Amino acid sequence: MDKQTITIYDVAREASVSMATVSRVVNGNPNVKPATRKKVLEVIDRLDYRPNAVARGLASKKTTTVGVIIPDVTNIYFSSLARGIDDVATMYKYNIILANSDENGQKEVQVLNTLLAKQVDGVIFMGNQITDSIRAEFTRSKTPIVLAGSVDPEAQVASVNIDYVEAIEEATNTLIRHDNQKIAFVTGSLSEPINGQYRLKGYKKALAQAKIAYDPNLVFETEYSYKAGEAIWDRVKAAGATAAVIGDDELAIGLLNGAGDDDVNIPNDFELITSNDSKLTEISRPKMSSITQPLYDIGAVAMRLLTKMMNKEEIDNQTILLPYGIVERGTTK
Amino acid sequence: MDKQTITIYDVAREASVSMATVSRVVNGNPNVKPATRKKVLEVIDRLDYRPNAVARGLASKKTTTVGVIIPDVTNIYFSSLARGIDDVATMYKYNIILANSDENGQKEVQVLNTLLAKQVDGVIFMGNQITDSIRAEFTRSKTPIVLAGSVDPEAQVASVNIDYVEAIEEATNTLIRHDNQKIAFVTGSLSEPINGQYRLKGYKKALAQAKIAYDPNLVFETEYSYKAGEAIWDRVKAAGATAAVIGDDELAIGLLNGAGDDDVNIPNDFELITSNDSKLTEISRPKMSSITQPLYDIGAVAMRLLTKMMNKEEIDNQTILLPYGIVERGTTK
DNA sequence: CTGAAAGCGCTAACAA
DNA sequence: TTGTTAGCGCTTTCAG
Repeated sequence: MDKQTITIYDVAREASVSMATVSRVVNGNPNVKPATRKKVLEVIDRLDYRPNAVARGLASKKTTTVGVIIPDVTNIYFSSLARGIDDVATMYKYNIILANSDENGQKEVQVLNTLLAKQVDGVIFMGNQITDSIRAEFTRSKTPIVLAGSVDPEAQVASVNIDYVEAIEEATNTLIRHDNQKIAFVTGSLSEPINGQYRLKGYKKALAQAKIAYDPNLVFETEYSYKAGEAIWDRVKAAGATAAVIGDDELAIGLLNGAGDDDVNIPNDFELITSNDSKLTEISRPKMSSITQPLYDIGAVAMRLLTKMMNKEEIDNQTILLPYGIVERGTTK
Repeated sequence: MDKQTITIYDVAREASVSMATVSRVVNGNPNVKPATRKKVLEVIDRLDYRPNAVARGLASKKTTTVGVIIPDVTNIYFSSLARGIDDVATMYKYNIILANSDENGQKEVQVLNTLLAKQVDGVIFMGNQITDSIRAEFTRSKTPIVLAGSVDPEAQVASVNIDYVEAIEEATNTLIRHDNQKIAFVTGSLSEPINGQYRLKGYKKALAQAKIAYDPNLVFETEYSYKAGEAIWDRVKAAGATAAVIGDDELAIGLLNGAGDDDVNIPNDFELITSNDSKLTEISRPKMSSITQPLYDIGAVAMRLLTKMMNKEEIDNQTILLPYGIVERGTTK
């Protein structure tokens, strides 16, 4: 009934060697005489033997799999990171256990624990909020963890990001240079550090430098979704803003279309600049001006960093900032 | 040095019971006296014991993880399916090992093999082409496999889909009803059964029924990408088409914008209808008319079916077709 | 260069 | 209701 698995033991018998030797050739241990290796390989091939990774994991205490916690695969920002993660994971022979968390603190803790129970060798965490409970799990666990595209204000855990303060500052500056005085800042919850601490700071810095008074009424907190963007247009308009810096591409395109459907001329009457430069920015009409950031690379570098940590290599810098830029496309003058 | 793991053995000792008993309470086996259970639970809590899933997997020959092979997480069609898969997987206490295949036959085989080596309890495969080599692996393996949003013309392996023939036929009919005579059919490679066999058949059926001659020059094969859509507009226009049925949303929006940027009035001068009803269809301006299909549910149902197979339950129908529809939004008259 | 043997942490008969 | 005892398939000393 059971799929009669053929084991290392079968191979050993057939090849008239010990299982230790078979193990050695399977693992590329050089201490095997070429002739022996050849013989074993031949039997492995003939028997179609496939090593059982679970047994291997138990014996070696390494599973060559890493856990990836993602708010939502369906969000292009995160899936772009995930792609980078998976590609370098594959490159280093790791597999990925992917788990959606919905940015839900409780689910994050739960998911992290099942990943640790599965003995993943490392974890990549994406999420805008490092809650106390998830932080507690992080510190308790000895498993290496890296944040990708997610900041930890305490800088306790390793992370790969861009400089959100500077990036938003520069984006805001662009809008100021275009003679906008009332610039809306629309993004997710300010209780998320990336918004409330980093982006907001950049926004304020730019205003201050231009001697524009900061007006809380121009700050909008909402969800990262297309619908939310469409919905919030009326309020942004009512606030008298002539431009907006937005923290998420779907949100930004929602706002763009909200304005467009309201017969506002973009960019002449209203300018927008978004944050993530995902492929959506090229899809909208007009195309979205944006902060550019290497999404794929953020994921890739995070995974690379994690491989080093799993390898117990010395890490010179736990917090990696990748370069960003600004592209002006159709939503800015 | 090693994170001194605390094992079932430690718990047994501390609670003065046998490891078998601990195992029982951990696994919710009812044959444990309440008092004993309580005592064990207390120790588990005090010692912060976490069962090792790898050891459990080796002993029980079940890993409670399933492999998911996806062409590209970054593609909204597939990530929508993946979301459905992950949600019901979580519901049934399974984890997902996610692997990108790039629709590359060789990589698919490779990835499938490493998933099987990791002893996944089942596999969900997404991909438009069941190559002979991947089919060979499918048949060789005793592990249950379900296709999600991907057809197997041989109907050998279980799958969850919509009826692509009928759906495209109906989409084409819609365009015919709007008085279009020259309707382009633009999609991915015709060597993929979903295109060359199913969708093309639906397209031809609709034409035949309307007594419109089939013209191969109106059939366009390209990549599933935004860029490809933009690029192919000139050829579609040159062919004299007044409308198009498109097999992928990104591709469709590329075509839409290609036409729009060429000052073609949509939908008055050119109509489009796409296939997947992903959230992109609401983002474009005008919004895309589309075949509707329950992407999330396709993934969810596929995973549900897989749980039944892993459970060795009797399956009445290996091939599940979910309902589809047609929504006319802004790209059709 | 190769083999013997002791686990890795847990499940699952089988007894008691 | 509980304990004993074999393994699951492989890695890894330790000898030789």
